[in-house]
Amino acid sequence: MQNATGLAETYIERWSAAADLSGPCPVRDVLDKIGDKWSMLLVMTLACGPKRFNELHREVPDISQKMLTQTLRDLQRDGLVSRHVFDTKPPSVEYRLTDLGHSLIVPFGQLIEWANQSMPSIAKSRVSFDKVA
Amino acid sequence: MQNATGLAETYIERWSAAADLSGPCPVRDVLDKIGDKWSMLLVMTLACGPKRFNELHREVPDISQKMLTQTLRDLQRDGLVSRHVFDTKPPSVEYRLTDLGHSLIVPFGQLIEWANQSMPSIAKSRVSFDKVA
DNA sequence: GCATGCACTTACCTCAAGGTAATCTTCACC
DNA sequence: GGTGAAGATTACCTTGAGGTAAGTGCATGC
Repeated sequence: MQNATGLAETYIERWSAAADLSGPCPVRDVLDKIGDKWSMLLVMTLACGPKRFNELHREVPDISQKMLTQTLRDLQRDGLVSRHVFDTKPPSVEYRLTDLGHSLIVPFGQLIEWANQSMPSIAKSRVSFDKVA
Repeated sequence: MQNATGLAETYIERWSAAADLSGPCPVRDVLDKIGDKWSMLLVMTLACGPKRFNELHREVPDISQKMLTQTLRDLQRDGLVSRHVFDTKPPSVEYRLTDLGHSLIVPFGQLIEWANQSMPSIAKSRVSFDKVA
């Protein structure tokens, strides 16, 4: 395995190639997704198994119905989540991660890991930075 | 190494533990950072080596001066980037990734990799989704 | 016959991220 | 003395993500 600098160069190369200095960039595109307020929370919640609409709403209490509907539709549009309607009475709807959705969990997990590990350093850095300013 | 579902459960466990159902969550915190429009672009640009202010501006042409200053200050506050003023005439300022900043490159790189690999599937999914709707 | 749960949709409003453009200071060059 | 580059800061404005609240259609339970 390469060291961090080597990796960085590889990635920045691909980034540049992808960005191509203008035009739509797949990375920016994905960042927009994962950067929004709810997508990743829902993906992580669905990672444990399929869930119904109101089940999701109960497990993520601070999301509004509107945002739940909207985020699920976006995730479905991107093929990360699939929607299954069961013709029961009343009809119930189940959401589950697709294979593509599952495949996001590993790289995204790395980032969570990084976040958890780095939080103390970041917090410390902020305190000392704010003290000076 | 565990499979994706196993990993998912591990991560969602930690996510929940960290989020604690309310209060500031380190993951949300980090997502806010990497989710913004410029932070990660700058980190990846700096990954290749230290850069001066206007050098960065030239390499990332579509960022405004205001956002460049602001994003750099935020990155500095979080300890991902360090700022070095050289007392030349005119004084020049160099920005470079800290060790913490470098450590972000690996997990973030995984995500870029995922994005690049998944882009075709996502694009296809969007087309067929939009066709129906 | 009324309330309640499910799975949404719609209209309206707010707030903050980010863009634009002007301004500042110091130095060097011509 | 005027121009231009470096490294910003400031005021103003626009846009859109997301919140709030209400309504919808259907079915079961009391």
